[in-house]
Amino acid sequence: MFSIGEFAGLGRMSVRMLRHYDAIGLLRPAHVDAASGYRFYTAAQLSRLNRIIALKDLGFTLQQVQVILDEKVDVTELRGMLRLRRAQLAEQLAADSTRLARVEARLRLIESEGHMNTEEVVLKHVPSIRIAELTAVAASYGPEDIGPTISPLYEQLIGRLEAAGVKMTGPPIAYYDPAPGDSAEAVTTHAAFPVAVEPGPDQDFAVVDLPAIETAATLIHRGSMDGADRPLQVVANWIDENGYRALGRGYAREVYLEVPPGDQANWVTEFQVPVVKA
Amino acid sequence: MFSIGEFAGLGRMSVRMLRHYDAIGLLRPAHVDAASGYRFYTAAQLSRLNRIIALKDLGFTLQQVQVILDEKVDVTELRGMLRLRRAQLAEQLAADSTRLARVEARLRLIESEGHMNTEEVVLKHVPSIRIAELTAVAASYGPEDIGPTISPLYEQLIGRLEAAGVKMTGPPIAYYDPAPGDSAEAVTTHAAFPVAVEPGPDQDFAVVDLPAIETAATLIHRGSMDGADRPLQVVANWIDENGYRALGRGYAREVYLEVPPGDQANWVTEFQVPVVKA
DNA sequence: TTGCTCCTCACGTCACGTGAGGTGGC
DNA sequence: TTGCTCCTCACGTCACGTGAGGTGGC
Repeated sequence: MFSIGEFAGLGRMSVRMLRHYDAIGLLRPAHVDAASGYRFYTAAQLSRLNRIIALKDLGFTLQQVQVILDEKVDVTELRGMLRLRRAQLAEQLAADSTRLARVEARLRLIESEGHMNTEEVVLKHVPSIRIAELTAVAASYGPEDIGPTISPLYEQLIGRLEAAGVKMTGPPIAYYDPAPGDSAEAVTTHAAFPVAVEPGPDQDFAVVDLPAIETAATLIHRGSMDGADRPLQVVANWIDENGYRALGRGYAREVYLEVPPGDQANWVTEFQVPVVKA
Repeated sequence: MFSIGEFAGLGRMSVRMLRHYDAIGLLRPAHVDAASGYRFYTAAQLSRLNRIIALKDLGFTLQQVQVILDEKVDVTELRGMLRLRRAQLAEQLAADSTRLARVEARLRLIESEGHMNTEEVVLKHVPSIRIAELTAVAASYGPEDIGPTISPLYEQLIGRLEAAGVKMTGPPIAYYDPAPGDSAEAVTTHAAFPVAVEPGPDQDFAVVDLPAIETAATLIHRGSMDGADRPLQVVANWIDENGYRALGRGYAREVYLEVPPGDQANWVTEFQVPVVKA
């Protein structure tokens, strides 16, 4: 018979842990003194304690340990639990090594630039959404060509939607495709609003379902779209540094979160670039 | 201005999380309606939210995120935090991959043997300890040779310790070395008790400090020492399966936790085999 | 009127660590 | 008498999830 302190020493546990295991019924002392409440353990109980430690080391919760030790799970169930644990551990390893890669990318950045960057790129899932849109071809993906192309599209689109009595259910969205034809630079520019109507024959705008973006590298941009180059560059660097690859030729989807009239300086835009792990 | 629900959608957060961030002062809404308590956020706040998400993704706690964002930690401090995080992540990756290896060893065992084993091998650190001991050479490490060699040693040792008025401060310990001389099989057998005295010239026993075992694979054995082969085999298998290597020629240190008089069937012994990662 | 969104408590999670306040035997 | 070990509460940890119970505008 060992006192709780001695037993804790033999099992390399804290006294508190042994009391805890007593409280949850995982390891009851072999004897408890009725008068003092002192707990006493036998050497033979060390093997149960070791089983507990071994299962805990595999990453099982105390509840699971208890079930495994007491309710006699059969071999099949135990195998299932082990496989689940294996899958969880593999997943966590993957997540942590991604995290580690991100931390290292940050460190490289801080070493090379000597300061911390303020913009933050974040990965998001973007769900699919129904939109009404008008399109036109711009000479290039540069803001100097996009702006003059897309502005009139939005004016027209707003007019037509109002005429048709269609409500816009969210902020304006823009996205881009390579334009068919000679120029490798030209892009098809889509000006869109989320809507909740069905496509119909009499509409003077297209109603389509924008596909979801499984994983998008996103960045919030504050200011005029003339300064869109820099945030796009930041996203591109991030994608590179963190071991991802841009999809769809790197065109960003744009969500105009805030477009107060007048000065574009107060605009707030989210860029969304579809990516996959490289 | 977005309601909390809209803002949560844009930032892919739960409403609860935004309320939590408000409560801890990490992200206060731009405006709170005095009458209703409704929270309102601006699009511009999305960039702070993204910074929060990005730092959380690196594995920082919300407290750390808050310090980084608000108290303007300088570059040196931030670099220090990132390096610490990197070290922590590396450590956790190592620990988890060890865990994963153990789970896989278990699965292999269950697949090959079709049942779960009941003995549990556990890694422990064994601290150094002062002992009084007597030694003798046994013909081999087998229990049939050890038993007759070590029993008389303990009888003598107990007598001599009592005669010298030296108290035993713990359970008996036995350990083994290869014996010098012709036989490759012969082992020096040490019968020992923990004591708290200094070595002296007039002692008819040796007082030495047993070194710590950095990492020991341990197993509790219940029953006669004649059946010691099996637990030792179990430990040896575990060491193999889990990617460790036995040190000191695989001799186990033995701690006799419970040695009731009479039948050895009720003995409880701990085997401790020093190991290192292979 | 029914839904929908928002609000404020406040408990629950997991495995203990850490006092606080007190007792019994050497 | 002083230390030492043991005891029982009970709060704190971390980042929210999840009701409970209630309100205001379409």
